[in-house]
Amino acid sequence: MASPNQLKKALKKEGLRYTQQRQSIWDEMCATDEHRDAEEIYLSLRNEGMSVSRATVYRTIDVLVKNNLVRKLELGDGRARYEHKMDLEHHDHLICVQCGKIEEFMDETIEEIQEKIVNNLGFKLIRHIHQLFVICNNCR
Amino acid sequence: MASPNQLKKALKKEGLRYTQQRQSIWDEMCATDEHRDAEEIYLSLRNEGMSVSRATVYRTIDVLVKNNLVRKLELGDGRARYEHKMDLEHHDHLICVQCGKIEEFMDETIEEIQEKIVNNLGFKLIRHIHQLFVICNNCR
DNA sequence: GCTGCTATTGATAATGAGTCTCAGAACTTA
DNA sequence: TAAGTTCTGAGACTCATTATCAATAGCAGC
Ligand SMILES: [Mn+2]
Ligand SMILES: [Mn+2]
Ligand SMILES: [Zn+2]
Ligand SMILES: [Zn+2]
Repeated sequence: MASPNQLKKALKKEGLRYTQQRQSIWDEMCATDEHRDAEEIYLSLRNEGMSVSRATVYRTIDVLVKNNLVRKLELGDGRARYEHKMDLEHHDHLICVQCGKIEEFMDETIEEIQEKIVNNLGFKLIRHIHQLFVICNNCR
Repeated sequence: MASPNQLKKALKKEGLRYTQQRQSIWDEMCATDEHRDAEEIYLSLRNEGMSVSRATVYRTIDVLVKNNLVRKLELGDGRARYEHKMDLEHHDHLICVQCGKIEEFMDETIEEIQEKIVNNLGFKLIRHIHQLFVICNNCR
């Protein structure tokens, strides 16, 4: 069971109850560093014998995303992927267009330039998506 | 009628026929620099009295995207947006999370760093998505 | 310009990720 | 324990996009 504290805190902030389903979904999301979709998370939970529904998975993920415990990724294949944010460092993604493998990257200079671009326009940066679609070394 | 040449070339390359529908869809896409979805393009054509169906709009857009005449944008709202690539310069996008306004940006340094990151991993960069979600000056 | 072959079109059905509904279950507080 | 409230799960629903397939249009050869 991974960090009920963060979950409880988020639920309290939202005025929501702490439940077995919500804990198990949060646990499952923290169980790996993969980038899984809602269906994969749902099926993992069912395989472990948890009593949970698709609707509750989606609803709980929304809460987790809203409270910054989980990040939602849209990779353009029609299904949203999710990753936990336990290890707080920001990163962006490389995606192999052949095999689908996902790698992570982070570049301070890019992050700074982004801020500059936005500030120069008088805007405020809320979040960003930066995805590099590649052919990985295995697939070349 | 905007540049039947590029369209005809792409159709020939794909072994496809040149049709009124395909020309009018390409014309409509070149008519503005906005970032419109398939439904908006479809409705514009119908308003102009063109005989065209949603299915053909989607099918033709696919051909245009595949042949680099049009770029597909996924902004996370469930509808894909499209922009023509007549003016060949690459750019990325800023999107206001409040009013939806879309601005464009381009930074050589970021483009170079992207290439470096990918090359260092031994990968090959195919394309990238870089979107800055902001609150624009009108919405602050 | 006709003929015949084949690609294209459009109406409509199907798909599928995600959302909504609502009755029953599970908490909470008194 | 009882009343009031939130949660859950099954399944209906949404809506952008894709698939189907009979009718139509483009095209090559005559
Ligand atoms: Mn990641
Ligand atoms: Mn643009
Ligand atoms: Zn690969
Ligand atoms: Zn705005």
